[in-house]
Amino acid sequence: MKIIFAGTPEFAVPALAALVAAGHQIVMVLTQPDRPAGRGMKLKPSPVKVLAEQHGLTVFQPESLKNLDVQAQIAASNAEVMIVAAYGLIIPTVTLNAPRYGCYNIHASLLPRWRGAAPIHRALLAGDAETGVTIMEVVPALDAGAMVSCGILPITELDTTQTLHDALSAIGAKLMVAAMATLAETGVLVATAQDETLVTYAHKLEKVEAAIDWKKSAAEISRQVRAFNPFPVAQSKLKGEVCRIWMASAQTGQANAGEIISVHDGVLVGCGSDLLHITELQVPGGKRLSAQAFVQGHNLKIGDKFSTD
RNA sequence: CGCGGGAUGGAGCAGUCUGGCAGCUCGUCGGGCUCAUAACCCGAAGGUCACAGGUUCAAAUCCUGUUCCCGCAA
Repeated sequence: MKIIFAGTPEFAVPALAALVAAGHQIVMVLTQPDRPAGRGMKLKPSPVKVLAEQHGLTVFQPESLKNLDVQAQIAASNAEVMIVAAYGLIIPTVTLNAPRYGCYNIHASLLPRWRGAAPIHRALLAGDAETGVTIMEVVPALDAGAMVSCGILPITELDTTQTLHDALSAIGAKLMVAAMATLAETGVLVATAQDETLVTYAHKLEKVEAAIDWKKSAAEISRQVRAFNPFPVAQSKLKGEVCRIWMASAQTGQANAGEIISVHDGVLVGCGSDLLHITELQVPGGKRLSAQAFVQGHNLKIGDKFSTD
């Protein structure tokens, strides 16, 4: 199949790699322009661009697809189908309709639940028992297209956005390759419409949501910590310093909200209900540390407190 | 040149401001104690203080340059 692949972040990388490995002809890779990023604000290529260049694929990085010249260039690639995975730019209807077989998207949730920008984070935060990946048709309305296939992934107490992201990304790649195989063979992909009554939206994470409110339950805080790992990372104040909390679980017990009651095996902190067992944390300038190493170096004692500020 | 913190036995840190014996909490190894333990006691090994140059009687500490790590911001 002659494919246009549109994707930007790490999530899209396995899909592109799998499509290349499956022998498809990737006639164009659309990805967002290099952005200033990281320390020093140096221009940085997207992960998809890096992979595309390794395979010698044609990379196209328009700021927007509204421009008619841009649309013409994409149409000129003469692709049979377009695949979108976390591209991040609005694709105009004319471009969606250009390829003969249309346009398909990999979305990291079990649609119609969690349409939108941060489906993995929101599923984890909400305490969903499972999440997944949906392959669907791309339509002008946000993540509203009919569904071709999906893969389910249970969410465990140890999962973080990182672990779910990696697993979902791999599942998505597999499903998309399978879908393309079916399309190449039969010329059609059967799709079922989404049930509009079950729709929920996963709005983008705000940095302010990273602050821990110790009056919440330990289970909630644990989900927050894991949902915000690896980005933007849940945080609280400890001895006047910002402290990022990378990994934590809920444990039964009771103590004053924010107060440390044990530093023996991990750090136990009181919450609105039950206790938060912190196993990995970090202060500015330092690396992520196991709770044990952190306690030794920072002289953390029973009675020290995290503050919500 | 976006702003800032850091590099010190295997781990995490103090010491740097004000130059003067290489320290702390752990871990490791050996011994002891205990029905037992994440316990306790005694002892030991383990360092080119990131790298290079400079100042000095003397540098982990002051000066200059380099490399690497991290937080903010995007």
